[in-house]
Amino acid sequence: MYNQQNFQGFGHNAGLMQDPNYQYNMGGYAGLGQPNNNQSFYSFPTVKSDYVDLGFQGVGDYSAQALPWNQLAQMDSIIQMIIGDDQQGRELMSIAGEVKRNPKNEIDPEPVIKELNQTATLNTQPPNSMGAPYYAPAWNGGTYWPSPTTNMVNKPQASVKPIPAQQYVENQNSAEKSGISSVAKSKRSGSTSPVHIVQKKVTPRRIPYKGILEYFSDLEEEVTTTAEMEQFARDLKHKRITLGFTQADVGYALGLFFGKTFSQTTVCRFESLQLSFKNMCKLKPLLRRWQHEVETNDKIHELLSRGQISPQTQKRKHRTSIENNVKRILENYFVHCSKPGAQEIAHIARELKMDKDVIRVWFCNRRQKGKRQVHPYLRENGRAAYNVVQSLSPSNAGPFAMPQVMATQGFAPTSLGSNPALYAPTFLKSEVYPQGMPHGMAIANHAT
DNA sequence: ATGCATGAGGC
DNA sequence: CCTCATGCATA
Repeated sequence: MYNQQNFQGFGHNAGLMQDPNYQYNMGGYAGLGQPNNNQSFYSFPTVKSDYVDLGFQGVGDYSAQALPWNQLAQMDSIIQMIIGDDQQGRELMSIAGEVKRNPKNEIDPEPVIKELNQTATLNTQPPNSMGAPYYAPAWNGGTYWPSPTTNMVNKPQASVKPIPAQQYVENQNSAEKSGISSVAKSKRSGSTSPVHIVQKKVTPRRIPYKGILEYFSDLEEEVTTTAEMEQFARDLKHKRITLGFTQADVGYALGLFFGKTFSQTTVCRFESLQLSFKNMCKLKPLLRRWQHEVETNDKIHELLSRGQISPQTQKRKHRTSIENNVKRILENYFVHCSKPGAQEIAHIARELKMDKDVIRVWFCNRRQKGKRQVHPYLRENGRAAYNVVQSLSPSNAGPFAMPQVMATQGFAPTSLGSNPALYAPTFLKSEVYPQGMPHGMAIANHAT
């Protein structure tokens, strides 16, 4: 299992300080002793995995390497043993078989999905799987994370239509009888909230990678508020941990269900709301499916926890480690100019004696990070003891917040709203290099 | 959990 | 060149 309880000791330099609320992801996992810090949403119980020891290494262990495929093949009989020989068992076997033949990310989902969707024992038909109406995507001004004014307040949106998911509700009701279905609950509560329409109906296509999710986009006509999304993420994580699954397990399971695995990283980011809202919305139905399966099918656990994502054979470029003082410089620059042109990038790279691409990518990533910032103050559970008014002040923007000038540069205004530029747009060396020049760095004249 | 990276798709 | 979704590699 994870051994990340030590992680909390990490120092982050001020400019890159991560959202302290993200720390809720760390302590307390598997009851390994580190008490949850006060940001924890849950007090997770000690997790005792309910795996049967079948002699395989790394069950549910993220650090474990992928099982060799031949080894995985040996699992057939074991899976059979676990899941039995009933109808449901055969379904599972067939799923496992599909995946076995295609261990990589690119799986033709059709056979698997057919199996799943036609099996009442395995799944509840997702909402709107039969002729759901088409809802055009409706973003509020291009902002992925909706502003508090449109989402934290009960402000009805004219374009919103009711959730046409009667069947879903019915199915969820039956699911709830047998256990917790926070999903359904949040769904219900959400029906009175302002919503985002986040899924559109797409003609099924079979495209190995990108198209796969669209292939299932009619799985669900999703309507989600930020509050619901946060709730869903919490529920998902809670469920996952309670059942003893790792984030990697979940990512793998999505591969079983949808033919496309996701990494531990992505699941992690989903749980901690570090994806764009749009991205969250896209993944939500898939994760809901996972949640539903583990809630209603106790035999599926073994199968879902044993998969390991095949390692990529292709080597990627070594990860550059940017020194802290350099990061500070970049951060400072970023505040003034989040989107430097090629010239500027070249200049910065020269100054810092770094690869242009590294700088460019850094800015790309920094921008992306700014966009996926979740304002902790807006979290419903109110762990962060700020009042909303206070949080709406620009000075209280989260550590990843975009510079205010971004609002005029085509970036989505954050929930903090647009703000006047607070500084001159010119690039002042003294501000860019507040700590002094890095070693060996020449001072060049540079005008934006 | 997160930093740096890749690659598809889009102007 | 960018954005965006995504993940390897690493702290």
